[in-house]
Order: sequence, then structure tokens, then C-alpha cells
Amino acid sequence: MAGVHKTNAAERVTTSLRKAILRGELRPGDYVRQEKWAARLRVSRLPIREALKILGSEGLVVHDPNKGYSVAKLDVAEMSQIYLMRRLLEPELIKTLRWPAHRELDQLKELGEAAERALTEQDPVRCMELERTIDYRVYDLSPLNVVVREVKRLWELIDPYRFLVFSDPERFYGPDGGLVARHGRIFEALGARDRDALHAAFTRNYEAMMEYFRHPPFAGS
Amino acid sequence: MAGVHKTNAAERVTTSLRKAILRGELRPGDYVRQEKWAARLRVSRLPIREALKILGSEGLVVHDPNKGYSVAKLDVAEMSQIYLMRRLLEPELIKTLRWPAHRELDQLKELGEAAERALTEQDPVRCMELERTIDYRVYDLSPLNVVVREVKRLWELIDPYRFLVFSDPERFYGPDGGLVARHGRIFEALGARDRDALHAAFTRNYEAMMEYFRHPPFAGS
DNA sequence: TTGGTCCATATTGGATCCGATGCCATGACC
DNA sequence: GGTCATGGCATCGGATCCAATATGGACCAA
Repeated sequence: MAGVHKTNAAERVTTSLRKAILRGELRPGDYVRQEKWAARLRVSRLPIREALKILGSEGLVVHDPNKGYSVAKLDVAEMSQIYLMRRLLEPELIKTLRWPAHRELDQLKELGEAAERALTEQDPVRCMELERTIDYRVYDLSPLNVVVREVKRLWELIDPYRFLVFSDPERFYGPDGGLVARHGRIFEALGARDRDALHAAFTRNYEAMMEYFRHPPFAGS
Repeated sequence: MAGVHKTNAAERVTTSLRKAILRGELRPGDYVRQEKWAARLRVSRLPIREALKILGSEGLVVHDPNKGYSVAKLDVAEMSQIYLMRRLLEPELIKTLRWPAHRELDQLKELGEAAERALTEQDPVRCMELERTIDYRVYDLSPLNVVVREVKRLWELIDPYRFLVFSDPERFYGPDGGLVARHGRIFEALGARDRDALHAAFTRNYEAMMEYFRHPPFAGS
């Protein structure tokens, strides 16, 4: 897993674009100019096109023929459908996951601490990425590999908007500790081997997010 | 929707390959030789590659770098995960679907009759395609467009194996009428506006399919 | 000024070309 | 005789080139 992965250009480009969207460099509605990104990522246009095909099939970007690919805009109805699906699928992962070894739990806690550090260092993007990593690690504890893949995909669909939430400092510290206290509750539940608590920890911020989208401070549509 | 769609080559290739997989021309494990399919579909290799990227991201084909793309093999565990997800998502569609107008229902029934005709004419592939069309039409009655998209994707993941089931004449006529009687029950439920019956009609053949996969007459792994 | 047409330019879509990689068979060496 | 190295072949991965399409602005006319 470590080291220089022997992977294709298209693969690398895909993750780069995903990250750019996650970080808000590409915002919903923005067109992905192929030549520009080819230059930035030091590849030809072809891997960009292939990556866009992938992201398009995931629904993260939409394609108007002969015009280009733009980052998908989701309306509130679509957003809530994505949450609906996660609400249905995630419990299955939690039901089936194996409990992590001490060592694995410690690694997770390190990620959590890194996330808090990133937060105090005014690096919300990094914090967001670390939160994401934590979630993914927890998902990976379930043997339902196909379901895990789907749930991760669903996460990525809302990434473009998650960024906007994370840019809003109000949201970090909500009534119940906001997004920061979230991983703490997850670790607790994992340590106590309490599936119900884990479920609660995961669902807790659904409501906050959806509330945010129902009353968006950013330009709608 | 009618007429010759002015669409990209990659798009066309994607659907062609999907259909080839559905029809069993490409079976699980088979490699998709790019040059060969480029020649067959009268395009260059590039649209083939792009289509394979799409299908790969959907999980229908898997990609070993520098070796090629092969039709995904699913083991029983993965197959049952796909059914699990459909069992979770489909009820949401049924809960939210609007009841079709008479005219729409009649169109559906025509498809059903066409499917039965195809069956008596020993054309299981066409029958299978028609069954698929019926399901999709019903899904489209739900306003949950994103969920609909996901469920359709899940269907396509099991297409390669569905073909094998349909090739087995035993399966057409099971204890409860088998797959043939299925759309009849769906139409009845739609006509009676009975969501529970509709749900039952949809889930009825899950069990049959899974049973089939648990005791596969085809070479496993 | 406003509306429309036409042309220049930017950008995408598709084809071809070439280098890289893996696979398989042949043959040399142990 | 077995095993490992080497070379050829098939196929893929990436870059470049050219055609098709859309966009935006200038120019002209009403």
C-alpha cells in the first residue's frame, strides 16, 4: 500500500479531480477545461477525458456533448435522496462490521487528533479530508465490500457541497459539539463495541447536514 | 426519446457492450478485446476504451492494468450484497411511485405480452430484455430519480448472471409460475393500486434468483 | 439602438501513431 | 531433463493530430 503506486494516469487524474472537487477548487456548475487540467496535472488530454468519463458515470460531473463536463449541481430533492440511501445502507455496514483491534483503533484516534490539529490550524480542507478518511476506515471494517463501495460513492456525490458546509465556521461547533466532536463519539462506540451508539454517532450529523441544505446560505439551484 | 439520437460514439459503445454482456456474448471472466470490438462496432479503439472506463466504474467490468478489461465475476457473497441493496432501496421506489394512467398501464401490458410471445418463440434473450424494460418503466414511476438510477445500476451488475438463469428453461416455469407470471402480478398490483402487492411481486423472484446462485449449475468462482 | 448574420477562436470528439508492458515460446545453460 | 533467460508478438496506455461543434464578437442593416 505504501510507496509509489504503479497506477495509470487516468486513475491518478480521477483522484486528483475528485480532490479538487472536494476542496472546492471546482465548484458545482464549473466546467472542467480539459486542456487546462492536462497542463496542471502534467498529462495529455486523454487521461483527463477518461477520468471525466468515470466521474460522469458516478454522477459527480455531467456531460453536455460538445460542450464539456461540469461539476454536478444537486438540488435539495436529490441531496435528500442521497442521504436516504445512505440511511438505508449504512446500518447494514454497522451491523456487519468487525470490531477493530487496539492497534487499528489507535490509528483511527491518531487521525482524529490530526483532524483536530488541522482545525486549530485553520485548515478546514485537510480536516475534511481526515474526517472522510476516518469514515472510510470504519466502513472498511465491514465485509460487505460491494455495499462499502456504494456508500463511498454516495459520499463523493455530496462532496462538492460538503466543502461549502465545512467552509462555514459556524458549522464546526454546533449545539452538540458540531462536526469536531463527531469522530470522538465514533471512537467511543468502537471501543465500547456498541453498535447502537456507533449508528447514532454516524446518523447524528445527517440531520445537521440536511438542515444546512434546506436553508442554504450559498446560491441555490 | 424516439428517433436517431445524436449521441457520442462512447455512449453507443457503452450500451452495445452492456447489451453484449446482457445477452451472454461476453460472459463473466471474458476479456473485452478492444481492437476486436472496435472493428465490430465500426469505431476506433478510443470510444471502446472510454466505454470500458465507464463500465469499469460501474463495476460491470474489472481492469487489470496493461492486461485489459474483463467482465466482472461475482461470487455468491457479492451477489447477495447486490440483492440486499435492492431489497433496501426498491421499497422506497414503490412507496413513492405514482400510479400509472390507463394508457401507461396498457403499454406495460403490451410489453408483457411481447415478452410472453418472445418466450414461446424460444427467444429468451429478447424475453429477458423485455422483462428488464418493464421493471425500468415501473421504477421510472417514482420521483426518486437518483435512487432509480442506483437501482438500475444494481440490476446491470447482475445482468451477466441473469443471462445464465434465463438460459435455464427450468427457471421459466417454477412452482409459482416462474419468471413468466411475474409481470402479470406486477400489472395486477399496479391496476389495483396496491403497494403491498406490488412489493410482493417484485420481491417474489429475489428468492428464486438467490436460490439459483447459491446452488449454481454453472461453473462457480 | 437592436437584431441578425457571419466569421474567428476556443474546446471538444474521434482517429491514428508510437512506446511500454505482459505473455508465451524457444533455446541455452546448469 | 529441468529451469531460467531472452526475444518476438499481442495488446494496452498515452500523446499527438485533425475534424466537428459551439461560443463570442464584429459588422451590417433595419
